[in-house]
Amino acid sequence: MSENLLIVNGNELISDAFYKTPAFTNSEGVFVNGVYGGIFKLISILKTSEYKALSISFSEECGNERLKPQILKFKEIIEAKGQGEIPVTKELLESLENALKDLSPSGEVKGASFDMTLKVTSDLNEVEALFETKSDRAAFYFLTDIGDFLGLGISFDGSNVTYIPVENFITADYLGKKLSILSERMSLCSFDIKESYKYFEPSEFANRTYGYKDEDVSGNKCFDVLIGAYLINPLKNDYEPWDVAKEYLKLTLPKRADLFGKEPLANADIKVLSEYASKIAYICFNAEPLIRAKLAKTGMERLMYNIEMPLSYILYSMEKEGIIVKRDELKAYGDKLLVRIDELEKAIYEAAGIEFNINSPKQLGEILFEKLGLPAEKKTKSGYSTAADVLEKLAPEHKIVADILEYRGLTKLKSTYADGLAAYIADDNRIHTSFNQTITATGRISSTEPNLQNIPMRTELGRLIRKVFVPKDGYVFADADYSQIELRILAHMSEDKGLIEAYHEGKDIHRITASKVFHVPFEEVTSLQRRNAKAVNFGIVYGISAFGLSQDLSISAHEAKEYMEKYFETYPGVKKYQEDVIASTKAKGYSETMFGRRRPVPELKASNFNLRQFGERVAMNAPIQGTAADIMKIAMIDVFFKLKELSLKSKLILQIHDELVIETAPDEVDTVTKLLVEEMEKAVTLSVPMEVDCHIGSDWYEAK
DNA sequence: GCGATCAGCGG
DNA sequence: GACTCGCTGATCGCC
Repeated sequence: MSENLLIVNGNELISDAFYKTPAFTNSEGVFVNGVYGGIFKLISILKTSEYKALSISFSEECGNERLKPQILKFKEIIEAKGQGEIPVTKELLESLENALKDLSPSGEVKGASFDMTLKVTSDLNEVEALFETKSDRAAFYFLTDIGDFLGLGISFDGSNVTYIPVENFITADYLGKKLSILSERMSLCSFDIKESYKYFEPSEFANRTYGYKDEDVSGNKCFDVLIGAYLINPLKNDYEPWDVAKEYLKLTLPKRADLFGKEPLANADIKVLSEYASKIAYICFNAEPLIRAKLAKTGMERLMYNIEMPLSYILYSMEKEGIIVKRDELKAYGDKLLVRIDELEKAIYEAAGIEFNINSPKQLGEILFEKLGLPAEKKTKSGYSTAADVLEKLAPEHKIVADILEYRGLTKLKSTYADGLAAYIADDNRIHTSFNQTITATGRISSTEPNLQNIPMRTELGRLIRKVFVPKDGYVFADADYSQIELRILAHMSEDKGLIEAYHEGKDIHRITASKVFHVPFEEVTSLQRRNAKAVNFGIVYGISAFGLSQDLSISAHEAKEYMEKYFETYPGVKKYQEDVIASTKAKGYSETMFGRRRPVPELKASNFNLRQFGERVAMNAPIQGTAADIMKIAMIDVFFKLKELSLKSKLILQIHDELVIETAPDEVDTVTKLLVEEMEKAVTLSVPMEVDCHIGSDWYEAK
């Protein structure tokens, strides 16, 4: 018997594999190369030998902080199979192989392949018959190219895939309608499903008139593989179908760019197109159950089914509505800037005694610090820093500096906003941004092409750009924003008595904080004290360091540290909360929002000090930012479907993190204002009141 | 034509 | 390995 027993030192096995296997993380961002390599070796030994039983021992010692969690993970996996001598059975081998799959290496696993039969058809009878297929679910991929729908890949069983080109009477509308009808009797799955809503409206949204519901989970609903994969690993950027295939199915799919390059898809061979679309449908069908299971296991079902999926439909609707931008006024604004830019340009050349490219930090640095001999303070990788904070300190030294700063500000407005936005105004005089749901690590939405979430606000001249954003004729904007949502969430999550009380007093929170931190009566707080308190509040919310705060306030790191310490003396609950949250994040490997959204923080276990500090700030910050994002998403769902329930003409068109903009019909102003404030405030109940401010205006400048 | 670098906007 | 992040625009060196 003893000759048939394989005795393994678990620590050595994993340690050995750890150093031999290139480092990679699993889908949750946790390093698992050692576990992977170890199990791989174990399987190959067991398969090529006659051992009848297996015994693995572990010792407590392990000094390597990166290695230790991997040994523990391996121990966990092994102990789930049994204690002491574990019989080597077929089941054991299978479960080890499954464990290997779960670890999701970045490399490929042998043996996996497409098991797909592809059929291409344009025959109406065949297509009609196809949509009568009996199944409880289907996966599809609507192949698009610059807004044109080229064809549909669809599968009802995960092995037979049909590709239907959009041609003749089989139009995109027709196929979309077929999908809509199909969604009444089965769950449909796709990748980046928002892109198919132009033609396809899932029945659960077509008829929906209620907002967010806690208990609504799952059922026969649409499922987006991309969003699911993002929730499980929000750190990965640019999820392509290819990545999901590799991560969940160990399959290799050529990237879109590799297949088609930059050629328009319409020019591509039908065979290549059909294979590409069909493979994505195949991937979706087969990855869906794995992703659903993982979401269930990680407690993110509500997030997926009740928040993100309805949200993707809403984001589509907002993109489609768009926002009117007055072309001529934007042009006039740009021309006005140009006059002053030209003046400044001349003045700068004269002061420098030479014409050069002011927009080139390299040339500007040479002029300022070499030709004019100004004191160079900070350096960048490739030369002098000419950043605004550096120049501001130099302003008294030479009159050219102020002009450069003004020039910078104006050219920024001109190029990014005046000219930049103009390029996106469509034929309907509206800008249709893209809201991206699967980019940020914390759960926030992002906006691109153009980014409408960073329209100037802080300076008056910049802010004026908002005047060109207008509602349609006769309508107005209703603009509602949460007042200090992150700080309120911090108060709630930290349960800090002082902070909670401060919010119940309903007075200026930064002033209260300053009063407490600097031990002065509320009325006697100076504007500088208030500004400092506000900066600390801000820093806490955005997870910046004492160093970052010192940069922000232009004070020494020492002073900044003192402010932070005073802040923590004032709100000890916040300090305690942050310590607890770092500890639990370190233990779990991820941080969590109130709604269970996760953010892996592998940096917390790093040996590099800076990296670990970064991890700590992320761990403190992600639950706050992420919870704010969750709450806003819930509010959007509530608001959107409330508008629909009441059959209002007013439309939700923008989201800027803590702010919503509704293009509002004149006869609906009162209803919409009340609805916005109510739904946003009641999206969640915290131990502090939620406060929403709503303004009405005939343009975005006025409404804000 | 492309990617790296610097700069600056918002929440 | 730096100090928030995501986005965009201008420049510049590289192929």
